[in-house]
Amino acid sequence: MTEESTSLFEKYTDIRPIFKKDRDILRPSYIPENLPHRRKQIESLASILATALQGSRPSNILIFGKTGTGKTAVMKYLGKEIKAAHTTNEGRFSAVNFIYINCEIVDTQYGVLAHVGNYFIQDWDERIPFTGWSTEKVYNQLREQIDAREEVTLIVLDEIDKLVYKSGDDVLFHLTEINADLHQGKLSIVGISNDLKFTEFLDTRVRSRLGEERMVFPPYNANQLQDILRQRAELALNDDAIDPGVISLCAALAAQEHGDARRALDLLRVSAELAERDHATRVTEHFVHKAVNKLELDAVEEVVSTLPTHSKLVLLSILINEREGSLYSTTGEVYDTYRELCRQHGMNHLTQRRVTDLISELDMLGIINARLKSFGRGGRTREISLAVSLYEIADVLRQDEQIKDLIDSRPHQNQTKLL
DNA sequence: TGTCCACTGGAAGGGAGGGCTT
DNA sequence: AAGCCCTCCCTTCCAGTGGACA
Repeated sequence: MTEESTSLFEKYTDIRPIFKKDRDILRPSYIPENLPHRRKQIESLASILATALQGSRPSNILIFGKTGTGKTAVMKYLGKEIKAAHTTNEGRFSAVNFIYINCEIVDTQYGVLAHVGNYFIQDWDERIPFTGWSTEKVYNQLREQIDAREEVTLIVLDEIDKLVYKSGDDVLFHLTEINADLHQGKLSIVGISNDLKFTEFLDTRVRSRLGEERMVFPPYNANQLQDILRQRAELALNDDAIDPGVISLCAALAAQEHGDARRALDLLRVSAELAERDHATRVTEHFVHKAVNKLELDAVEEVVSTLPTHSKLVLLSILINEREGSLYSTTGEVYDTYRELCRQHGMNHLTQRRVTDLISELDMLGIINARLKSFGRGGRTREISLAVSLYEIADVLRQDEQIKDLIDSRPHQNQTKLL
């Protein structure tokens, strides 16, 4: 061995890694053995759900709370515990079927019913197809499956408001009524939402049945967030790998945003990843500040890059109008630019009605600000401006080959280096 | 006070695409 | 193969609207 090769390896082996093995522990989706500052919520939910282990139907529950207040984590934790209680005490407790559905992903009547039905069907050939059956047939299949065993089935509908806004409350009506048709099986529903108002859109019968029990998860304060971060950091990071101020900074930043534990964990994880990438030996506050920017950028990039082509063109239109000096554009102006872009690109353009919807979607995604404003005789329209830096959006749009050509070849008078 | 503008946003429905059933 | 269902994306139609202006 030469002196050179020894020092070459030393350079790498001497670095004390920041992460222990499993970095997923710092992800919000990881469910730890115990959830700090949620004991009260866990106890009261457990007292309601424990009924299921005795074979009776627990009340339906609605859980409210802002993002990152632990609603999902607590329900998943309880699901794990309730299954464990049955397995370790077989004979004493009845089995409970625990089905978790994220309604942001599964957001149609059919989808929810098929998902629940398929929980019970092991044989791939007999599964309910993701399309093709009538909703009634799926419902009947599901009812048979639930009634085939003398067990309680718990369905957790996370982000239930998304389901209601998108597909109405028919599926909730059927699911909350199903017990009347069951002979031995029983069904309870737990709805999770960060939107207190969604129940206003429910049929009164559904509202009262669904909200037999209600619970609100309060936001975490900065101290509580620190406890959460400390617990995870101990599991995921090596001792001495973080500066003392890092955890309190992550917690303080997340506490500013309504006490969002998800945000706090993301900040800590990304800070550690950035430090690791920099071959630093410790995570310092410097990396936390970098993480704030990175998280913002990543969020924009993820949203913009996955937009469909026409939405990207609408966004590009807004961007072009803004680049050309207007502080904001109206729907009509955006539509004109958009049509021009479609023409240049040899594409068919959508109707203004459709573009109105695309603009609303971009607004909801937080990429643009669209404020309804009346100009008196000038009419009533949206005042539209970018919510994110023009440069950032242009960079992401450039990654799309089709759009890139449009940006680069656009024969506009003021074509500048801005894009 | 009524008019009028430039839309907004709800409703209905078409059609393509996925898949099942007979 | 024909008939059906469901979802998604879109168009067409149209009543409704906030507020400047005559």
